[in-house]
Parts: sequence; C-alpha cells; structure tokens
Amino acid sequence: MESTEVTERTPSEASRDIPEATVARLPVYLRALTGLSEAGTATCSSEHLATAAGVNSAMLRKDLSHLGSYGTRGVGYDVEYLRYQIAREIGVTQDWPVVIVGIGNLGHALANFSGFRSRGFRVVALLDADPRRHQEVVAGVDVRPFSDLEAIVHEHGVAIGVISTPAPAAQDVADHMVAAGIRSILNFAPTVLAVPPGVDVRKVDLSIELQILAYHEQRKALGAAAVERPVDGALEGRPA
Amino acid sequence: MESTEVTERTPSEASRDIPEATVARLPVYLRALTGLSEAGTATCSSEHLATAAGVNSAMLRKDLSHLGSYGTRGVGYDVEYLRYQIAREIGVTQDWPVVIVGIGNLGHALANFSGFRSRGFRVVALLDADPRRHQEVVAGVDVRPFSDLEAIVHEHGVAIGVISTPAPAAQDVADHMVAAGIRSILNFAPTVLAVPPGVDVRKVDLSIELQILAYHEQRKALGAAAVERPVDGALEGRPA
DNA sequence: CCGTGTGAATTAATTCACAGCG
DNA sequence: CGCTGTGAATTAATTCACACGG
Repeated sequence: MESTEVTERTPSEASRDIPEATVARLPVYLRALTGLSEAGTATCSSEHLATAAGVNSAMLRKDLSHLGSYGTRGVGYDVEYLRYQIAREIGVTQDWPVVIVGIGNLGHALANFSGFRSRGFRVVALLDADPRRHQEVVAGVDVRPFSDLEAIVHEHGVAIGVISTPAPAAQDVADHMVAAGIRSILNFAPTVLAVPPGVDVRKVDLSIELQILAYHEQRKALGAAAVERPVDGALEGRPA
Repeated sequence: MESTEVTERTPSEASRDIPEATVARLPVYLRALTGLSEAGTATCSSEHLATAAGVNSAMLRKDLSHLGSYGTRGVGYDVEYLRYQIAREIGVTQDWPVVIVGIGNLGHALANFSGFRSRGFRVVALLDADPRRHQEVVAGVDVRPFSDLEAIVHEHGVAIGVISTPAPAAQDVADHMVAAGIRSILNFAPTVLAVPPGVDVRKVDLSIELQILAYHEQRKALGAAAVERPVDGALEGRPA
C-alpha cells in the first residue's frame, strides 16, 4: 500500500462546489444562527448575521450565494430556515459517530466536550494503547484498547477519527484509522500526518496558534518605530 | 470605551511585511526543522524540508524568501541556522508569559501541555472564577481568582491570554484581558469575541473543525454518483 | 425603498518555470 | 550541475457597487 505522499488536497474528490474558505465559515454562521434563534430572533439581515459571525456582510452574502438563494430581498433571512439549510449543507442534520484515540488530558477534555454532542457528533468510543487506562470510564464511555479500533469502526460506521495522542504515536494511529476505513481525521498531535489521497486531515495545533500570536505581538512591541527588517547585520552565526 | 466593532484585521498595525499565510506556516517549518535537527540532519533541501512540513517545495521557498536569503544555492539550508532565523522572526527566541483563564477540563489539558513550555511560552498563572477551584494546583501552578488578572498581567508582563472558559463567560474574560493590557488572545470558547482594534484574537474551535470534516465526508459518501446539487426541489419547509 | 444576490474589480495566495549562484 | 530565489502566470478569496425583486 503506497502512502508515501504527504497529504495535499484537503478537499478530496467531489469538492468542486463550495469554495474551501466558505466551507470553513459555514459552521460559524450556523452557530451564530443558533444564537439568534435562542434569542428569539425570527428574521435577520446579512448585516446582522455577519456581525454575529464576525465577518463583513458582503462576504456573508457571497458565501450564502454558493448554497442557493435562501433570503428575501428587502427583508433578510428566516433564521430557522437558513439554519436548517446550512446544517443540511454541512451534513450535521444527521449524527456522525466519532472515535477518539488517546485519552490523556486532552482526550479527557474532548470526551467531555458537550459541544460535540449538540452539534451533530456522537463519541462512540474512547481508545488508548495504555492498559492502565482501560479501567477508566470517561464521560460515560469506557476506555478500550486501541486494538479494538477496527471492530468499533465497523460496528458503528465511524467515518471520523480524532487523534489526541502524543506526537510520536500519531502517525501509527492515523495509519490504523485509515486501514480501518476512516477517511476524515482531526489531529491534535503536533505532527504532520502522511495519509493516502482521499483521506482528509485537519489539524489543531495549540503551540502553532500561540506562535502566530507571538509573531504579531512581537511586531506590536516594536512600536511605530523601526518596523523595517534589521537593516543589515543580524547575521549572527552564519554558517561557513 | 467604544468596542462595538467586531474584530477584523487579525494582523494589526505593523504587519506590512510577511504575508499572513506565510506567518501561519512558519511555526510548521520550525517544528519540522526541530525534528530534522533531532534526527541529526545538518543540511536539507527545500524538497526535504517541504516534505517534512507537508507543503510543496515551491511554496516553502517562496515563504522563506520573505524572511531573507538563508539557503545556499546548489546545496540547501543549514538546519540549525534556518531554525534560529525562523524562531527569531516568529519571536520565540524569547519566552512569552501566558495566562490561562478557565481551568475546566480543557484548561487542565492546556496547563499540562508540555509543548507550550518547550516552544517559547511559559504559563505564569491559571485563573478561574469558581472559588471551589482555588484550592487546586495544576501542573505546578496554583489556580487563582479571576480578579487577580490585572495584577498578574502587570507583574509578569503578560501579553498573551488564553481563554478556555465556557462560551457565555468568554466575552467578559476577553474584556477584562483587554482592560488589563493583553493584546493577543487565543480563544477556545465557541463564541465570536468582539475586541477593539489592535487586539489580535485567534480561535480554536473543536466543533467547527469537525463540521468541516463532516462536510467533506458527506461529499465522499455521495460517491462518484450525482455530485451536483439536488437538481431542484430540496425546498423542504420553505417559509411563506 | 431596502436588502439580497451577483458580476466585475481587487487583492491575496499559490504554482510555474527558469535565471543565476555556489 | 543542482538547488535556491524570484519574477511572471495562475488561481483563489475578498471586496465593491449596483441591478433586481419583494
């Protein structure tokens, strides 16, 4: 089985439709609509919804235009209706069974995260390679051996796997997930995963996010003064 | 104090230099270089490093070209040298003091996450509004009242704050962080934060990531057949 | 009128392809 | 030679600005 190529093409096969940048914002709109709905708002303008979602209204309208024409000119959008349409487009009108591998601190937090359940995902199994964890019950689900992965995937029709192991274990976990038939992986381990074409990987990397903030913070600290790159010099330790 | 405007301009003031997309990849390169370094590799080509970082070599070279000319034609890059240059550019040659607010499951996981310490960040305080948590010591740091925020920020010169509270508390926490002088926020709460200009917010949202995967997964499930949008119909429950 | 939906214009990001240096 | 660094070409994302319909 050839899986040397590092993953490219996050959007796989049949993605010639909604731009990737739009797809990434749809869940944000969905959440904003849920908020408006809970606040009792029946109708909203693109301006209103855009503010709630933290984007500008032109972009919101452009994004929504990829889904269809769900608004009413001169009026705005029906909150419930639009919410349903977006949920359907994303695919969270159904429930997705999810398996989490790696039940350390982060795995615990993920297992207990109520947002999964309420947003279209159901954690059907928690797996860990460490036998000492197999005693535990986390969030009402008992921790099982990693070797149960394939059986669980088949039993529940799991299509999405979450990796919250330490970095060194992540590639092996990913390989087993792919072998078991999982084609979408959310990776919290700070490592680049290689997967065959057709498998989507998204990564959430805490220290990368902090480093991006640090970059901008550093820029701010430089103040309005001398923002330019160090004029020359800075060649400390240049190799021969 | 006017802070109605939802945040735009993630890159603030003095960011007319390296493209945002490049900045977001620099930490990935940094990690890949650390890996190569630990493996004893002294020199690498753009091809080699790009593979390790999960990007293509043209993009890597273009990204690095924004920092300067740190390679040797016909040879490649000196791993240690390039690593230092990127770390310096990001600003992680120094240590950034960080405060974490909200010590629930996720806050625990973050406080214990060793990757922060080893990548240029130092957790100087853990804060929680719930007095019952003030007994605890997490990762060697004791949990203090949220009201200590301003004192801690000033004492340690904290520039970066992490929010891992439930969604309803997040905006209030952000407001206090901004008031205390924090200008970079990493938000794990599933909510859109409004902050004044000059403050950077990055968000990490677990269910959004899963929803993006679900979208693509749904597309795959449709198979090669009928990939087009439902030809018409699908107007279930269209409002009057 | 007012606000959606959308072509056109702009800006950003990525990829190509090769000149030029070590 | 081989690989970097980079202009030029391409593709994607965002913003503008306004025609159009309720």
